[in-house]
Amino acid sequence: MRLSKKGEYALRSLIFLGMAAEVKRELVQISALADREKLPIKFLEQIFQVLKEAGLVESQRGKFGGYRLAKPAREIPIGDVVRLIDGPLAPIGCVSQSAYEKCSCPDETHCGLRMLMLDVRNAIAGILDRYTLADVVEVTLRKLRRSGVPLPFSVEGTPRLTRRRRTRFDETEGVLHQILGEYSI
Amino acid sequence: MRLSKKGEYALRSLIFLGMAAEVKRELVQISALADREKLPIKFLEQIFQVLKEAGLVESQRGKFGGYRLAKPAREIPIGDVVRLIDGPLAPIGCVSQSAYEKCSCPDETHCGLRMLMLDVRNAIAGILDRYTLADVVEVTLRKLRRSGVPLPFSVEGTPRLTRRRRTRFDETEGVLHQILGEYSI
DNA sequence: TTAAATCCTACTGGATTAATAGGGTTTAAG
DNA sequence: CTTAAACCCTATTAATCCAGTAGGATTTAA
Repeated sequence: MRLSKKGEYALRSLIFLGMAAEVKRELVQISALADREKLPIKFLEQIFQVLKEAGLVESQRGKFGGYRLAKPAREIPIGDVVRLIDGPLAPIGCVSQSAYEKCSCPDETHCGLRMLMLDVRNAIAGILDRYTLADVVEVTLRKLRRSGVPLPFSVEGTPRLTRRRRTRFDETEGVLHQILGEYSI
Repeated sequence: MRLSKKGEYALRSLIFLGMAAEVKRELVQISALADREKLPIKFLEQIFQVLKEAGLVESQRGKFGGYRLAKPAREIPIGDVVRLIDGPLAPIGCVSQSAYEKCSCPDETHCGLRMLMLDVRNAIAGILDRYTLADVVEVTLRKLRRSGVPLPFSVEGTPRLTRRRRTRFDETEGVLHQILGEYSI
């Protein structure tokens, strides 16, 4: 059930670009990204080519060039990125929506395993297709601000937010929902 | 996010053993399993050795030997099987409960990606650790009976359906929950 | 004694992963 | 016009994993 390094790096990169956009930074260089996130630079280059071809980022060539998001972070569901880099979300082909593949089992319609894996697929997709890059960026920024850590780009001193009383943990909805729900009502 | 073939075969095998137990069939041979589920026999042998070593099945050697579940299907969470064969459920090491691994990212506590993947991990584990082999067997049997398909092992006494143990989490929806929630046979 | 089953160890071809390598092309600035 | 800094492109690779295959050794019921 693993996300590949490539997928992880792609997501980390996009989050970084999303944060850059949030503070009005025009372009981000691969070298800066590799440096800050400690990722292999040549590997990143390859990944960005895939992201670019998929229309998720756009580039400015030449000196002082770099990358930026090709569209608002709100319009980039995480699921799209994961599918792009790592393929279908479904644990097995016979429950994949984006890339269905017939199972080798004799009777697919009565297969309990398939039902179970369908639930798993839906649970995964329910999260990754629901949250967008903007959500993850927002969560990251909130966490940073809350603990008074300066943002990667900005020079401005962000006042540390006072922590409000902790809301009861919602077991069914998840961490992101919790964090995003704290301020927006 | 894939389940390996090995994992799939292991689960299919265990489900088969579970169904066998349900109709009081003592032993199941690998050859029979391979035949019915169309799985490579030598590969299955290897898998069963792992399952045996893990205490999930027990064997009877010699002619007319075979395998059976080593404990009630109710006591075998699917998550255990998947972890045994395919490793941690978590998409990335830094959110794994069973095999945590430090991430390469500079600041784990403020990592939005990690929060997201934690939600994914919990969603997966929420399903796979909640449902047991007995649930999957039951779902399969119900579906088979409902469409009038004869069970794999010729007709013996009609086994009774055991009602599923209630859990506290009723909000989670999904196929299995739906099917198990119906009380008509 | 034999047939049918599990048990055990080794091997293998192919794919995937996670990079590295080495240049080519474009652009801003001096 | 030159140069440095960036992206662009293709190839290669070491290691690991995947999905089996192979070949027997051992155990047991009839």
